[in-house]
Amino acid sequence: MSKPLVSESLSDTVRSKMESELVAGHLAPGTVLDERSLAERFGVSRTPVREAVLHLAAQGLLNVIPRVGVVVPKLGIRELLELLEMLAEMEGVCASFAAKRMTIVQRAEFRAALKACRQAARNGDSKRYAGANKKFHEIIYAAAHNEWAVRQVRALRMRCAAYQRSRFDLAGRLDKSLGEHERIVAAIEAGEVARSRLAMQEHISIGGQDFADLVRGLDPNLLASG
Amino acid sequence: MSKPLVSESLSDTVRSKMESELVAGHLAPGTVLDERSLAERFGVSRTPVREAVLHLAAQGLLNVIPRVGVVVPKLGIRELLELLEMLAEMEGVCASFAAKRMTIVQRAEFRAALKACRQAARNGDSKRYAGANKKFHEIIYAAAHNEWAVRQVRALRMRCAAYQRSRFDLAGRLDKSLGEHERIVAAIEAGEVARSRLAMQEHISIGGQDFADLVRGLDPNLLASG
DNA sequence: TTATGCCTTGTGGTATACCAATTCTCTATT
DNA sequence: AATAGAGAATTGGTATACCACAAGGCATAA
Repeated sequence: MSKPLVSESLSDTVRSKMESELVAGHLAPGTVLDERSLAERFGVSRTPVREAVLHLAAQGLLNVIPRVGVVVPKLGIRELLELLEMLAEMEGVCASFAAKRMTIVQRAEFRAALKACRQAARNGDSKRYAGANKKFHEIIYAAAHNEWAVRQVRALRMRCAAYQRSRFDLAGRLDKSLGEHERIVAAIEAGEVARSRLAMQEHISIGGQDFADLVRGLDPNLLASG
Repeated sequence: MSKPLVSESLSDTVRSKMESELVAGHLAPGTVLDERSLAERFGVSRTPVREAVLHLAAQGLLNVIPRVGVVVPKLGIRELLELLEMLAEMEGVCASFAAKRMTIVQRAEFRAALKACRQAARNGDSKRYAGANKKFHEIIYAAAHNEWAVRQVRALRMRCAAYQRSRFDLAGRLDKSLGEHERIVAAIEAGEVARSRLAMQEHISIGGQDFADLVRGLDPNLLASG
């Protein structure tokens, strides 16, 4: 949990920088890099870069192809659907765990986060809502009290970050999201495991028209051609 | 799926060898290794060994500690519980996916696998049952049609392999497991998503007396002291 | 004009050498 | 005998050099 007092290794530094660029949207899917350029860019040798790349590749965030380079993998629509389906399930699992194990103090934080969501939604402030939303979900992760579940859901979020930025910019999304948050809070506070899971699952999952909107809003170049 | 025609890299070779040793039970939790010895043992230089170790560390199967060595991490009881809980959830997710998407031919294979389980259980052949059991679950993974879910559940199984070998050696386990399999097949073939998930979850999860038995049967040295 | 084969170029894969930091041990002192 | 301290030994971290191999440009022949 706590950051090591000794300076983290260069590999870790490079890895987190690349992670940031990945989720921020620079290094878009389809980009091909090479280790030497990366090494030069980060001011280190190839070794730490390679280790960072290998680590990210192990998580599926990068794809290293011999004699070609390291590429940011593109997802086909089918793969994207699978990923989002998985994410919804995992978030549902976390919510169900939270329903079983949320502490008193976490419950207070939870209510506060919900209140922040309400205010942001009332003002139509999508940027502020995004922040409150993140806080909301972070509390659920903490309340899940299961390190592996949380780690996995974070990895999944990173994995599909490039494909679902700015979900809150569409009209009506804020109020819809808020309503779902209210349902989630009710279920978790009642300790109803199954209902918590379902509410979260529906909150995260993208079905029907929503998915069509998502795909339409995507840069076609982000999708795999094959 | 298909093996690459070009010979796989030394890193991959070393990695799969170490994975095998990990799940087979050599390299027990608590063991500390060092990269140089491993390199010598596998007849390669430190680099491929290091890359293999890093990859495994990214999956949580190893823990590399600066100036100490790479250690096979021990799990505390709490962590072990979290891991098994997570595994049960993930298997449940896969089962629910399978209930939605199992194909006709997979359904036939599924029934055949169940039949094999029945025969092995009737003969009390725990070794044979273990094989049939593996086949049974593999079919569900395939029927889930979700690459990420399957990959994750495999990783979890590897992660806790050292702590739950020979679950079928206890008296009555075979029949109990078979009964659960029957329920799972019924649920999946009926396409009942929620029931499939629940049946699988209960099949995998270890509760109450079962967990006590598991812990009692463990080598205390496998558990983290701290 | 088109197709084919060679060759240059650049990639990741591997080996090795060196470094800094921690651990362990042995000794000297109390 | 116990303890503290210094130094030796060993660890992972990093840099660098070299290698095999495939992609792609380019010349040449049909």
